[in-house]
Amino acid sequence: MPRRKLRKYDFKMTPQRLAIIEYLKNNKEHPSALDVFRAISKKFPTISFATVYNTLEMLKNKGMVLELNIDPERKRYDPDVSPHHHLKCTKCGKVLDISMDLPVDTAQLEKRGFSIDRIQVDIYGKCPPCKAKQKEER
Amino acid sequence: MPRRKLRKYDFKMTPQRLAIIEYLKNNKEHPSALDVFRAISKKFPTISFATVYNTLEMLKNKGMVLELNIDPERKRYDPDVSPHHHLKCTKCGKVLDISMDLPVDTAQLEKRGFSIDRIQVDIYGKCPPCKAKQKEER
DNA sequence: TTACAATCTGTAACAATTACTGTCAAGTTA
DNA sequence: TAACTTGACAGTAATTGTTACAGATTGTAA
Repeated sequence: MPRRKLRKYDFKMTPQRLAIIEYLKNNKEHPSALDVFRAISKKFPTISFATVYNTLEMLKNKGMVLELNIDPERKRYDPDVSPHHHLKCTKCGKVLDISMDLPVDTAQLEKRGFSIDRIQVDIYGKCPPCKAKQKEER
Repeated sequence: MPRRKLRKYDFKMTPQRLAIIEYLKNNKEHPSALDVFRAISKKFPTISFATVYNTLEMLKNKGMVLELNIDPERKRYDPDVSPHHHLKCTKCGKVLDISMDLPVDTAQLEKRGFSIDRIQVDIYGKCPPCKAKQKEER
């Protein structure tokens, strides 16, 4: 039983961290560190890039965000840690969520001596708007 | 270089390019540009990093190698362009091939307006040797 | 208050990659 | 053949995303 009050988080909350968490919450854009920095800068003009990186690292270690490697140019962050996949549009560069069943036989891999932490399915192609635009161009 | 060689490939063959292609052929290590540079430097001590990057870019565009994003620290290159997946060991850092059926319903995505170029399945975990080593440590 | 630890900002350092420049060799044309 | 053109080369500078570090600041507890 907690002596005083329930700790809402298991880390020290600060205005900067709160702002980053709020920004990420329900964010479907898969923002990069730069995106986060720019957004938070509006409210906290003095925030440092280091704080953004430190906070993202911390949230990743706490399992509160996922670090995506789908974009080779920069890391992207996803507040949705439930299993789903991603598509990066090779035209507009956007990263979209793809919810689709993908039965991966992890048991088979475990049997072969691997241990599995995480599976990331990255699809490269064109999003519907870009595909449509491409069609009318021809 | 003899003209025959020029016909064999649809690009100009040079000793440097040949060496890189030979190095990659049947290479299962998923080497980075630095790995390629170091290996080729033994035979061609004056080779430039730019040549390595240019050649890898060219081979990628010709569909002769795949550029992998599984390792966020550096790009890696795979001469095996047939469909297969990869596992990056979080302990030793090696990237291993995983051949496993993973039925992705691309038709469903196409129906939803996407166009699919490539699907990359990246697994993060431990390779059998590292998993075994970890066990005996405890 | 004082002490301490954690977080902050600002900036330097770093590493991977890309861009640029001048040189050279091979191929092409007159 | 000679003059021109092309493309690959080495060498290096520039760029970019990320990490590391130093000192200032904040919050908490004794």
